[in-house]
Amino acid sequence: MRPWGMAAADPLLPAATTARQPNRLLAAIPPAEQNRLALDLTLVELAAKASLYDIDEPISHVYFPLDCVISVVADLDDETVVEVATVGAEGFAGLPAFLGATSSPHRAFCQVPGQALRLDVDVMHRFFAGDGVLHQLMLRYTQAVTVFLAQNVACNQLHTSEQRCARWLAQTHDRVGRDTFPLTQEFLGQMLGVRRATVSLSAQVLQQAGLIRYRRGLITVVDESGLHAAACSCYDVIRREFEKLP
Amino acid sequence: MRPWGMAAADPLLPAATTARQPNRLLAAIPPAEQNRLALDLTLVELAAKASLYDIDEPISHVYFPLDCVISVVADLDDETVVEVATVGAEGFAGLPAFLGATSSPHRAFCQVPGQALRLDVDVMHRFFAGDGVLHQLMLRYTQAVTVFLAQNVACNQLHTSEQRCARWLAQTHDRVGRDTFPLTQEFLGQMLGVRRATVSLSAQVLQQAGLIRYRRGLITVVDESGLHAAACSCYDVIRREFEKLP
DNA sequence: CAATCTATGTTCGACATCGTACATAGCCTG
DNA sequence: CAGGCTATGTACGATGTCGAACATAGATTG
Repeated sequence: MRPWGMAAADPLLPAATTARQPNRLLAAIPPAEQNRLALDLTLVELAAKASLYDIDEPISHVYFPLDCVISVVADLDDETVVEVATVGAEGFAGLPAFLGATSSPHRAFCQVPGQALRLDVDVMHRFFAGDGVLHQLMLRYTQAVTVFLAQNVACNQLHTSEQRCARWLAQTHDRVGRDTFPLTQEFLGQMLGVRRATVSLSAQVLQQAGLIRYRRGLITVVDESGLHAAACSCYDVIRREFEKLP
Repeated sequence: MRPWGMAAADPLLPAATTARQPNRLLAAIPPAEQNRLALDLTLVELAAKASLYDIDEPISHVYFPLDCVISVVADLDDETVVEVATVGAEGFAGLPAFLGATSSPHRAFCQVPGQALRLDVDVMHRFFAGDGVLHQLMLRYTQAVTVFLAQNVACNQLHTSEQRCARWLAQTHDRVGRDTFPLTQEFLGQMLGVRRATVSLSAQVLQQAGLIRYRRGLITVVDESGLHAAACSCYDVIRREFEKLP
């Protein structure tokens, strides 16, 4: 229903009570497992641009976003950037560490500031020795991420910057759960791997179609379903995959 | 050293002895675990274009390639195709099933014909209940695949068709372990998500530079390191990631 | 050997995006 | 409220790729 939307607060997870929404992975595990894990989770406040892990640097923690959004990006040789994935309350950041790697050629940072629950990587691996429900959920989530990645591969090759722009806005809109959120065209250009001028043109088309409104770093989604229609089918493919998650 | 290259034959895995090389995941697990698994593995011959699983159809088996190469592709609305990943003897096909999904919005088929060891998905999950070494290896491999996917996302957005063409040829060259292999420009165009005419131009540049030779569906890599130089840095990023695997 | 596929070469205008540059205008701060 | 910073609008030619079409030539088959 609401793959990246808000969910009801879960009183069973003490550390999560101060955020506007729980992490959906953590909310889905049995109370006993929640309690066992709660002591090892640290509630952290992530500021915009805060780094979670850097290219080829050790990954020390995984993060379960509560109300923040994380971007995973590739820095190419010529210092251009492309976003390869995003993470919200539906999942966790630190896939490489979960999957047994110690580092990755990509980096993750906070895109939309907010709270997250942090878990030490070594603690996580000890925790999984018992092989509980969370482990299964994280595997299942990993699958959704691979679909997300694969769809991005196809999308970047075949769809116009305007379609991809609309999709990015629609997905972020789903994630933040508000119609208005801060976003500069410069930043969006970096995420999409296109020039700011290209974003400017796409954004104007979307605005003139009455789908969005914006002014100086603040964007508002006016017509959600219109935005979905303006986006490529990748929006639906990805959404469906995430809706399959428990 | 040889992330996608040949490896010495492994006599411990009976079912694999008829192929020119073993599957590297299976070769890396302890003999006891190998023996326990061997009974459930079926040696299959995969013809070119053979389907391993279809879009949104149940995935019944995972495949451990011996000397074949598998393509995972996305079919977009307008019946265009893009390859999102490839799988060789270094890994396995059927990631969605391994990660707990029953189907996926992408499909997998045999690109280079050859042998593979097939494992029933239910049997696999029962086998993993004991949580052995193979499970860990497959997780670790999953990580490499996510890096592969992520790099493809960036690459498709930022690099020229000529660079991507060179990278695809270099990677396939590594995989098949021979300098000459069958490949039409039409097929390569589909994998890269570009027109055949575009491949034709790229291929000519590479040929005139003395890096490759080809004639009617048969391509030969002449200058391997030259081809690496003509490819984008994505080649190295991905190679390094796969070299980290056990 | 002739007929027929099928893979490759090549061309045309069209179009999206690039790289670069400069202009405008909203917002913050002194 | 004046100055400056930063986000956005817009313009230019250059370039890569597209879509479509037609030509050529290697391979296969009767």
